[in-house]
Amino acid sequence: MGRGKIVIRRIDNLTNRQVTFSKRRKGLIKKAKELAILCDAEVGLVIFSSTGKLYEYSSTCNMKSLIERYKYKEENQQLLNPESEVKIWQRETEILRQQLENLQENHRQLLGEQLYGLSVKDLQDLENQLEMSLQVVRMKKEQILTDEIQELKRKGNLIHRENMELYKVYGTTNVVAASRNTFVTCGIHSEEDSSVPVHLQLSQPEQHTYETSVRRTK
Amino acid sequence: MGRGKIVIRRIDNLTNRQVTFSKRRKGLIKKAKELAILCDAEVGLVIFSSTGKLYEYSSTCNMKSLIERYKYKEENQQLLNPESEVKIWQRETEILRQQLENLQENHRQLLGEQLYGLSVKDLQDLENQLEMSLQVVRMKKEQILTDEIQELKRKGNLIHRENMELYKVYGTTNVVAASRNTFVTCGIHSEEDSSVPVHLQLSQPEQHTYETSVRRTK
DNA sequence: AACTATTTATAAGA
DNA sequence: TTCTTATAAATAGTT
Repeated sequence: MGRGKIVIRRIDNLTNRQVTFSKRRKGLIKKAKELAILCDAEVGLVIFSSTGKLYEYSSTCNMKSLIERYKYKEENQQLLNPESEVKIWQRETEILRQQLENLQENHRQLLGEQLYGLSVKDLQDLENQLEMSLQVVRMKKEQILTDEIQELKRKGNLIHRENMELYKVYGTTNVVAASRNTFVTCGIHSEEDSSVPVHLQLSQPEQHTYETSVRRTK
Repeated sequence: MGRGKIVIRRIDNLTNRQVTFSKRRKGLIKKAKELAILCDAEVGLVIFSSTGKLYEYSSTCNMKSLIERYKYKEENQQLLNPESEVKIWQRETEILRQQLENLQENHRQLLGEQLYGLSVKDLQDLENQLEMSLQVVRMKKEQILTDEIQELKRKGNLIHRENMELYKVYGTTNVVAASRNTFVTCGIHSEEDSSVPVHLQLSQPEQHTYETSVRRTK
């Protein structure tokens, strides 16, 4: 229906294609409207241009209800529609929520909360667990502290030797005097003895409430 | 385009309407196809007849993806379509998963596991927490035990009195002899003395309300 | 469902 | 994009 007959295949010329798209789109929507009115039908039409622009027509007020109706009709065959997907995710959420709840209860008991309803046996187990944890934590802490002390001593020893070298070379008393006021030099006296500093460092200041709330939130 | 011009309004005659529906439906779908091919567009067409029968055409393999695309485009305006709902649940799941992960890490540390990467300060906090928990748990355990002892004593006392009554009434030595070998009878000696257990009973584990950062939505 | 007179849509050109 | 117009296509009414 035009100056010449055309074959139905993609129009190569971009401008031509866009013009034709505009014309035929208009025509198609007009015909869809006519069908809906003439024949008392419900028609939904969605058109995406090659550039991604959306055009639509729906005989009913909103396209949504039409799509719902369409999906309801199709529902019988396939099961991967969004409604099922929602159910799947809801179930997933439910499971995670349950896990979280269980863990929270457990966690609270480790914090010494919510202990009602526990038997003596349960409490004994909990006590043992806490004692074990405490032991591990203390060992870990001591390990870190002794490591740090070792490192400080090593460095102190190194600096002391440097000082001695400088003293030998320059023969001045200034170097020795200056080094006397540094902590590292003092550490040399108990170079191989690590028992005393360790016990002193263990006595940490005041206690802090252990943070249980969720820290990282994206 | 026909023997006569028509006005676009509902066709009253049923047969006529149905025939026209059939013809124009075919024509509409043909035009939709042509538009899609000629102009490289994506077209989706849904038609419900007045009797509820569904006819459809989609230029892509399946209508679903087209509807997805449509809804995605529309998403900006409204948020209550199933796809958005899926996203909401996915986000919910993500949050719960994150919470669970954090709590698990925290929990493991309370169990004395996964302590690498913690500072001395962290470890000290953990130690203090564990000590506090331990104290509460031990107190709770002792309380239960003392409560049980109290209860046993009470019952023992009761039984002893019954025994005495029986002894008075029947005057036999059998009853007394039997009661001497029971634990409960021994409790009678501290019948009115409850000062020792009292001090233990005073130390009640305090009730903590554990606040989770995320509450149920909906 | 087929026919066909007529209307309508639109391809090409401006 | 829009208008024009020749012509193809669609289809209303008929058979």
